[in-house]
Amino acid sequence: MELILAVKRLSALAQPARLSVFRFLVKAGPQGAAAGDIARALEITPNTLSAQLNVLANAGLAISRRDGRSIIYTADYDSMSQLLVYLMEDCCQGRPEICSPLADVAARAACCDRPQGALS
Amino acid sequence: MELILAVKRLSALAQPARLSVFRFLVKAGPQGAAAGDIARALEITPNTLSAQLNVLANAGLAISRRDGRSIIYTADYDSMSQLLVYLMEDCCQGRPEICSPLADVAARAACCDRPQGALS
DNA sequence: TTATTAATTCCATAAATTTGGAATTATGGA
DNA sequence: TCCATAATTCCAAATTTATGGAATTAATAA
Repeated sequence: MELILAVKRLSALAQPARLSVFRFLVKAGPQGAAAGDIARALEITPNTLSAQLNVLANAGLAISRRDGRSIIYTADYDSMSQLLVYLMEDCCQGRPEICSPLADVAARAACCDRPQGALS
Repeated sequence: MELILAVKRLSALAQPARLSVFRFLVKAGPQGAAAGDIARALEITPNTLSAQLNVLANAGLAISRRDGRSIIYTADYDSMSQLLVYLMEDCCQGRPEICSPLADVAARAACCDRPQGALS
């Protein structure tokens, strides 16, 4: 990942309404949520939300598809993990004592591969 | 972590110069780097850098200490991992197929606990 | 004390972002 | 076709952010 792309994604997330929207999408999972439902749930006017969704989509953090009159948005998990990897890069230098907090992050992310709550 | 604090930290990282500085500090490790050295390395004027470092420090992502005439900055690994955890929260829902890319992130972060390059 | 180096704060300009009202486009039902 | 709903785009005002020149504070050496 390039610096500029990382900045674009971080900028997209660095705004209260947009971070709320992104987390809403993350929680919504692969089936996503319609723009109107997001607007109602988070109490954002439709035109403002549209602008915000556009920023997220442009940064590659959200994906849209039409379903009838609605447009459904989903979070892009791939892009998010690219960004996380970029932020973590070169943090360890092979020295566990430097960034042990990040090992905890890893343990939490590992929820997908293990029974819930089992931190190794 | 609160939404507003997460936004503050994301905003601090969402700027090319500051993201460069943060990554520079991450790579510098616990001994950190003097403001002047950062300015020279990244070719940022001292007063502008000072403002940027202030934003990072205010967001809790950098810590400063004086050493003689110099002020040494270090990355705060704890704050960074808090932020990463916040971004990952509720992404898995116990369904591995949803966020398998995040499992890869976990594997990389796990470099601290394993021989380099050994992704399980 | 005086000079030098390191870093910061002050300040003003330039640039970018956020927001919502109004108008517009797209879909589906009567 | 005509109407209602869903979402978007356009636009302009208000706010926020970034930048660097100049002055200031802090530490050390002569």
